Parts: sequence; C-alpha cells; structure tokens
Amino acid sequence: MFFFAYFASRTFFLQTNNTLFMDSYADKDKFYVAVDCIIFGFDNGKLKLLVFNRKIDPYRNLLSLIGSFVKIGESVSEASVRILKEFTGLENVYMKELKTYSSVDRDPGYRCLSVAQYALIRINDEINVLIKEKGAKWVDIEEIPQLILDHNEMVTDALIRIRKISRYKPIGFELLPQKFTIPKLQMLYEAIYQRELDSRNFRKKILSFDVIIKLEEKDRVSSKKGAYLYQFDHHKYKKLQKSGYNFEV
Amino acid sequence: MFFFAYFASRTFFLQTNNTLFMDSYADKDKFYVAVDCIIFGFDNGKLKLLVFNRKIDPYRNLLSLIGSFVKIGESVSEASVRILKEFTGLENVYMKELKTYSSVDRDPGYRCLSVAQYALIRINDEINVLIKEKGAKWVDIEEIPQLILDHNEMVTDALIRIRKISRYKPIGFELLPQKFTIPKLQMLYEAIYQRELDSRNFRKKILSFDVIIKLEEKDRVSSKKGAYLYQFDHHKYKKLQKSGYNFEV
DNA sequence: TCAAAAGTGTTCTCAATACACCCATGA
DNA sequence: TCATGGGTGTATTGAGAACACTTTTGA
Repeated sequence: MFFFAYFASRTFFLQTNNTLFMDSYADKDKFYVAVDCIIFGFDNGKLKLLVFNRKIDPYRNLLSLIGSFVKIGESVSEASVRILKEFTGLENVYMKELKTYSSVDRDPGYRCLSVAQYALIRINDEINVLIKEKGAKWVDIEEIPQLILDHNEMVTDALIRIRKISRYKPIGFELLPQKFTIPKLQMLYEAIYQRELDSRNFRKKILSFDVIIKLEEKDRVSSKKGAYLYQFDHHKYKKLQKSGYNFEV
Repeated sequence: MFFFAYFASRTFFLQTNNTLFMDSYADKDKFYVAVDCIIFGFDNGKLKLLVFNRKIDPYRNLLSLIGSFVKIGESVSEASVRILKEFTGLENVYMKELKTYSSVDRDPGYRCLSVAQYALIRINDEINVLIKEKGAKWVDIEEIPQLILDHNEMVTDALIRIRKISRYKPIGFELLPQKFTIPKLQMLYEAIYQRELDSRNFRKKILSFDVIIKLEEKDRVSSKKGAYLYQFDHHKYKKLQKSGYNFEV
C-alpha cells in the first residue's frame, strides 16, 4: 500500500511521464454523475417510498426520486449521505448501493449516469415536517406513480434487492421505531415479501434469533389487549453477524 | 412510459426551458468513468483471477485488473463487454456489476470513478493465447499480488460477492467447460468457499437440483477409473429459476 | 358481551449432516 | 497388485410449515 501511494502520486507522474500521462487521459470522455436514493419507510402497516415533486426544470412538476449530482470533491456515497440529510435531516441511515444506471439514452437532456442507492429509514413526525417543506412525500409501494427517467426501474430493482437482503440481514429493524411490537414487525415483513406469514411461526423464528429484548411496556394503539414492545439488541446482533448468521423469516 | 418519452425529449427542453435547463447542468462537475473487470476462471482445481501487466503509463509495469474508460457513446456494461471481448475474445459472458468505487483520493492522477464488474469465464487454450498476447495472466486467488489503486479491494469484494451469489445461483457452471465431471464441480465449489465438502452429500445435492445431464462419456484425465461427464441443462434451469429455486451447496 | 388483535404448542415432513466402504483401472 | 480417484446408502438431527384455540380488554 505504502509503496503504491508513493509511486502513484500525481507529482511523480507529472514530473516523469507528463506527456504520456496527459495523453492517456486527455482524450477520455467525462460524465455527469448523479446519485438517486430509493428511500423506504414503513408507516401504518405499509411499506412506503419517498418521492419528490420537482420544483425546477428539467422535469418541473414531475415526480422523481431524491437525487443530486455528485460533486468533484465527494464520493458517490458522500453525495448520497448529503442528499439524504438535506431531505430528511437524518444521518447514520442504513443505505447501500443498488447499481449504476448508465444507458446512453437514459437522460434525454445530457449524458449522465446515476448510481442508485437504497435506504431504510424510521418515519416520524419531525421527518415528515421536513419532507413536506422540501416538496417530497411518501407513496405506498403498491401504488408507485410514474417517475421521471428510469426511476421506476430503480424502484423495482431496489424492491427486489431488499427482499433478497432481508433473507440474511435483519433490515426490518431499520424501518421500525426503536420500540416495536412483534405484530408490527410481522406486518413489515409481510409488506416486504408481499405475502402473509403465519404469526406463530414468525414469532418463533424471530425470537429464536435472540436479538430482540422484551420490554415491560405494552403498545395499546392497535389493539385493546395491547402487544408487548421489544427493542433490537445491536450488541448481540454484532456478535451473531461475525458468526455468519442467517435471518431468513 | 410513452407520455414521458414525449415530454422528456431533448427538443422539448431546448425549446421551452432552454435557460433553466442549461443552468441546472452547466455548473455541475464531470468525471472520468472507468470500468474494471474482476475476471474469474477455474483451472487445475484452482480459482484464478485475470490480471494485466500494464505496458503504458500511468502505472507502467504494475499489475492491474482489466479495465478501460467508458466512452460517451456506451453504457458502463457495454464498456465492460467491449473490454472483455478485447482481452479474451469472449462474448455472452456471465458478468455482473459489483459496485462503484469513487473515493476522492482513489486515483492520485485524476478524479475518476470506477464501476467494477465481476465475470466468470471458461478458460481454454484459445483464450489463453489471446490473454498472453495482451500481457495478461492468471493468478491463483489464494495468492493475489499487489495491484494498482483500489483493485485489491475490488477483488476481495468480488470474492465475497461470488460466495454469496453461489448460494442461490448455479454460477459454478459458468466457470467449467461445457462437459465436466462431478468431482471437478466439487473442486470448484471448494475453491469458491475455501473449505472441503463431503463428496456424497455434494453429489446428492447437485443431482437433486436436476439441472445436469449425465453423458455416456467418461473423463479419464484425472483418474484411471474415469468420471462420468455431465452437461448443464439450461432449459431446465430456466424453468426452475422462475419458480425461485435455491442452489446452496 | 362481543369484536378485534395478541399470544401460545404440537405434529409432520424434509433437507442437512455425518459417516465408511467397494469399484475400476492404468501403471 | 496396488495406488488413485470415483461412486454409493443410511441414520440422525434440526428447521420449516401447517394448523386452531384461548386471552385480554375497551367499546
């Protein structure tokens, strides 16, 4: 590593290989690079997607994912963190790269490629205020509207991805409040997989992972009897992760 | 779709929103975009990586992945297909996007991001001749040499990815010749997972997938008794794929 | 008292795993 | 004849899937 840091430095090349170096880059094409975030939330028993009503051209008044151009002084992931913070106020969000969209004709305006990222966030009132200010809103994933460019394709790909990922990572907890009930967790997984799960088997499976802590409190919002609240145990999860655990529900 | 194809056309924006449109792009940064291919092969019971001895600056005489800059008139995947064809003569190769590497300091020369792709190819003599001409060579994945830039990181990430993918896709068949024996297939999976598998259980599992066809011929290269040759049944596989099959070995 | 959601156990099936010997053949 | 790799079967264990009733309580 150290060896390369030295020999590969810009100074080295400019001093010794100036012509060749310049030649090898000078005729290369440059691209606008965007980042688009597929942001999922979970509310009222439904999986939601954050979309943005564009107030500027191009595509004024059309719906789009939350996105931005990447700046020269930041990485793609830094750009996605920046844009997520701007729209939701959140930092330290679960966000992963989906893939790069780069068809020649994907943006009829300019040659631009986009690195799509998917994110899972916990919806709360504070976030919803900021979202509204920004002209963004939540839509149900079962009723995704027409979005600009190839954004609908990105959403479809992201849904496929989170279904896959959720089989071996407990991503469900990223979308729920810190305190949640098992029935709520089940509803979330049913929303992700788009199928019903057996409550007895689900409960058994989730508890067998041994990564949630039962609290004394109950949530009485969605039933009279009330359901016990649980908390995710990040500490235990980290241990399990190291031993290669499987979270398929 | 049709609606957007019409309203989002370049003409539309140039006519009606010319100023705004130009403004919104004019101040944005542009990037060199590269594609780097992590190309795996399987030979002599070992999983191999294709590396390239650079004959030009920058990084002359250092080892690198097979890569190229993306041209303005092609997508990232088109660029990776082009470069793979150039170096191996192969088309229709199993190749998937790994991820985008875009750290600000990843290339000390210029601001350049790279979309890494991993590919699985069937090694044969013809390919090896071309590879040699191009100054590339196979290295054992257990002894990956120092590569330029962040290419070692790409290789590590790609290995993790193929281990994951191989649990639910029969990628092994991409790396073997059209006709292969079960012991060879097992060696390949042992190379991917870096652990020994039980031959009885492996055979049982593989045959239970019901996607390989037993041939009458035997391969006597690696044993006196000889091992029956098999062929992958693409047709049956496609059917299974639709029903969401799991190929974990 | 009843509607609505929470919570609980058992059985069956099937796949994963562990494990050891005989077979065919060329050298 | 023997060394080398190929090929086979069974028993055990554990996880997944199917399945129905009781509990709690506010309206």
